Amino acid sequence: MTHKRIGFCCKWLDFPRQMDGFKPKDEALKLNNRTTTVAWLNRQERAVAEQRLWDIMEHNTNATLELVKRVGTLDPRQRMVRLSSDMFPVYTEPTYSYYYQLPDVKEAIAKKCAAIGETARMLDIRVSFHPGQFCVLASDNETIVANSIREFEYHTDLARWMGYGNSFHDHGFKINVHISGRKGPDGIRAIWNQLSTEARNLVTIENEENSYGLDDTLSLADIIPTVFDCHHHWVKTGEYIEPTDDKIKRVIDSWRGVRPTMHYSVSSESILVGHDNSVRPAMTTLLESGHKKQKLRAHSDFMWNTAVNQYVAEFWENFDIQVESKAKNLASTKLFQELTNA
DNA sequence: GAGGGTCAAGTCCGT
DNA sequence: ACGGACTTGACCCTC
Repeated sequence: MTHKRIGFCCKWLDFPRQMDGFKPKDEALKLNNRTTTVAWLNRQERAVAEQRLWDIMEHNTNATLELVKRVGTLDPRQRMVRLSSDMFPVYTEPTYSYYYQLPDVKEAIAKKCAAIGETARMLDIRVSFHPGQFCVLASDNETIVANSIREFEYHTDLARWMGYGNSFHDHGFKINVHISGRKGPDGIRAIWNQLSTEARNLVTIENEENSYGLDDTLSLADIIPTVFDCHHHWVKTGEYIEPTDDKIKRVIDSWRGVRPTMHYSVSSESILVGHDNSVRPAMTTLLESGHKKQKLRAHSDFMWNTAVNQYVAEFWENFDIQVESKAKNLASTKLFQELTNA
């Protein structure tokens, strides 16, 4: 995992209209996950619920494998993808977690996940996970912490089945979370020993827009690498931090020789209607003209601002760039073409 | 097919 | 207090 990459997150789109959801006949459904809800499962007979979980498990593992194969057809510098967290719905939900412990089910998913990991390594694809907003390891509520550890270990189970986690961020793999909880960095340290070895090998922490910024994530650099999110940093501080800044050097160091990943998103084009796309959005100016910080957080469809693209390009030498945008691979491919003049 | 209601879970900001 | 944003909107049901 040494050369530079630009990747995307969680879903494969064939057309921009699919940003608003897929239609029943869309081919891309074969590359994307299905899901279900606890409420729906609860309304069914147990056999029906179990059958649905089995069907979704088969669909999602197949879809993830197909997604990885598809990413493998891209330029080597585009072979990076974040995998969706909802591979196995309700895995950590107390009523249904038993299902995934059934021997037949466990054996099937272990085999399916192994194939996904082997294929990703064979095709030289950098993969990762990003647990959602409910994974709050540093919460001040011990029940939430316990649930969050379970949620994190679910992602670790997936990674382990896929063949990752035996050493520090092997193959560049990461399971990235926010600090989120009110206990902050100390809360992360407090639960460190409750995480499995593989979890400790794979966790990364991302700077946030509101509570915990780069200084906070870097305070954990002795145990956890920082995923630098330039949009979060901009929303929090208004700064386009320089790639040569000492903090960025410390981010790189926190990865201990593994090539770092950064996140790239930009304010939604629907919020900044009419904004000059060759000029970087300026926080002070935007706030003075009545924009709200919270609205500026929202992600764009595409990486529409060439000036910010050029700014991010300066990081590419040292960072793989994970694009977070509504248009998914369509946006990351367009950015890739822009930065490589392809 | 379109449209509206529903969905396991945390935290913050703005009103 | 509550909706919306983040995260990753999708699915069920009715018409």
